[in-house]
Amino acid sequence: MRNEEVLKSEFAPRLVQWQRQHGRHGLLWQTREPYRVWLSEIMLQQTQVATVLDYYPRFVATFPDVQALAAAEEDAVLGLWQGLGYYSRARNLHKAAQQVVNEFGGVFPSERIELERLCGVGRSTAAAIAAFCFNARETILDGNVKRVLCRLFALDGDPANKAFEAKLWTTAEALLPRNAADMPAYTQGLMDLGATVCKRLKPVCAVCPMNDICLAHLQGRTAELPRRKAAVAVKDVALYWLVLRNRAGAVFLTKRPAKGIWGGLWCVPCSESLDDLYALARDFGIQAEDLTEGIEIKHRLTHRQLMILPFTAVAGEQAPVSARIAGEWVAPENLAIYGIPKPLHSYLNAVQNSLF
DNA sequence: TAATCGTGGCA
DNA sequence: TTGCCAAGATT
Repeated sequence: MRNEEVLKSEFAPRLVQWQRQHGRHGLLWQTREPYRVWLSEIMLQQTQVATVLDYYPRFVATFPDVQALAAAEEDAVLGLWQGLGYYSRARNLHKAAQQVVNEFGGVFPSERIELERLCGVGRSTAAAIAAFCFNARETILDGNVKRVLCRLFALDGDPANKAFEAKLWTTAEALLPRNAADMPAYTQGLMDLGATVCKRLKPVCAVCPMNDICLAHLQGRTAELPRRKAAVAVKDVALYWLVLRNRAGAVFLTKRPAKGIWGGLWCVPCSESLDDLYALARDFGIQAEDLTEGIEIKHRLTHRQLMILPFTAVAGEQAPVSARIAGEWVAPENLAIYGIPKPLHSYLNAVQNSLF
């Protein structure tokens, strides 16, 4: 294992130097301010950089600091998060801001363990904040780092195996630079290398600073490492939407429960059962024969294939809303301030455009 | 602990 | 169209 010793002593110095020369430097969230780093890390979970570039500036402009975020309404936070996905991140972000204000005196803790107490902040995110903002010698372990490590050491473990996951953490820790001052560049380098060189498809090994010590490259196995995760079963789900408009053109929305898909967002009344949908309609004084069936919308999630069928109707001036359906009539011009599921947002836009 | 949670990009 | 996954965390 002589090669591994060389690898461990060479990796950090090479990565730090490479990051400074060839890494990414213009990203908006590359700062040492914990609030901004934290916000970016949450937004970037399972989300591509290009997507976050759309959301981050608006979010910071609206909530410039953790106090402003803590004082906000949850709906205002979800409204800015609309379309970004994984909405529990937004709800946890809001809670965590209140934790920072109420439990940490408005100041982010500097240690990884303390940061992990914040809602929505796991080990890797906590390590990123600690490393970027406080030079802490803590390692991140995201998809980029896992891929780099699996190739560097030719590790072909099962990604779903917990022992293998633990081995990756241990391996990553053993590679940390000696000098704590290098932690920001090192941490950024881990992500940059994985994102721009050691890519999942078509890695650019020719320009990789590790290509002479990377076992997968030396063995010609970069295409097969890391091992693929077991495919998740995609279930077909039928979803029926009750799209009600009053005479003023407002649409009826209800706030979804925190658990489950689109948790906390605002949506039209809906059900996976058509009979349930008819019952919901009757709560508004509308019979099944008064509903107009729309065109099916296909919406694919990671683990669900949704087939959404909208039913529309015009509700009376004084729609007798049942007490069991809490909600609001929202005028088209006010939709923007509500967090709305992507397919509903698209649907309402399409309907609106077809009317004018 | 394995399942759950969104949306978009790419091949 | 489909598979796979992206700066993962939670339950």
